[in-house]
Amino acid sequence: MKRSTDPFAHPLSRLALEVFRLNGALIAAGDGLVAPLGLTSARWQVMGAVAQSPEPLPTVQLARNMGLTRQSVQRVVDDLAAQGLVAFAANPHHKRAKLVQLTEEGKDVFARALALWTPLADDLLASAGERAVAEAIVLIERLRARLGADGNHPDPGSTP
Amino acid sequence: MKRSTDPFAHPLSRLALEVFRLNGALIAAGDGLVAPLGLTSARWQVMGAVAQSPEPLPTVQLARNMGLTRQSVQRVVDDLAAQGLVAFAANPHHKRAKLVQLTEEGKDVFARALALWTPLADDLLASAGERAVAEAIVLIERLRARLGADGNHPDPGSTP
DNA sequence: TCCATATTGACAGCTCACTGTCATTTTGAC
DNA sequence: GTCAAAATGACAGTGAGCTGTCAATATGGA
Repeated sequence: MKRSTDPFAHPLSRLALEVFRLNGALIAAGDGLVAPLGLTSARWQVMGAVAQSPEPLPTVQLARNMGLTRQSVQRVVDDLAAQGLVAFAANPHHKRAKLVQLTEEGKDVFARALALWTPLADDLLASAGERAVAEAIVLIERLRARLGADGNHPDPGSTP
Repeated sequence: MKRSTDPFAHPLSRLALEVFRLNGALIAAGDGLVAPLGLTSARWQVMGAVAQSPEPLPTVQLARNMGLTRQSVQRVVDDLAAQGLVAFAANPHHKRAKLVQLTEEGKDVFARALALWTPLADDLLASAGERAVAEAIVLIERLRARLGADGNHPDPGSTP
């Protein structure tokens, strides 16, 4: 077994590969979990961002909170609106940037998704250990800060 | 600020969000790193899987090693072949399952990608600390094992 | 030997990220 | 008050993952 150059010996390479895999596994598990509710991981996450805010937010604000681009979030929000899980409210401060909020059905579906997720999250937490999870969160935050500076690039100069 | 139900208080929820973000940041950083070589993160990763093996492997085997589906890997392999970075060799044991291997140009490009990655990986490793990285790798492996059982589902019964 | 099963590649179609571009609206400098 | 700049939504296109399906090839038991 010759391995004169093994680029995957570097701890950061191995960590990156594991992060890719865990990312995929989390999305797959989430999809399976909320599929019976007519949701996907991405839609569930956006609903979470909406639910978490004490007041309705425009899409751009949701995207910033999630570390994604406004276009990605907008598409998912539109899907959720088509499903009747979120609705748009007029924004007194901005005519175009409507505010996104959960409908009654949306609140109900989100609550049911949470009820599905909590036992699994508890199980994973117990399996991994609270302290290890807390340390991993700190580590990941540090790596991401070092990697991406801020994490996402809000529209740089458009229409120059 | 009312937050009667804050589903993101759960450590596993926060960890999952951080993993999603780090995944995105790693892919973005990788894309930026190898773009000058005409590569993307995904193509680079597939090249890594090919390079890592001491002997040429069929696409299905690469996919298994990477924890992805054969279809995803096949598409990227075809792209790499069109770029002239990998080539197919006849498989003595299977007429259709050709073996993927790096071309001379592929080896050269991969070596240059490694040269770009190593300093960044070293910097990240120093920033985060070797021990923390090693512990995070163990944690992630454990979570993924608990989540996905094996990690990927090779074609379940087709043609029933 | 022969046929059912598993494996593999190929193709189509989906979701979810991304970038880039444009029109509209808001904001702020003058 | 006016006009440039920034912010926002809308739309088009791309990359990368997924599932599902079909045909071709290996494999193994009867």
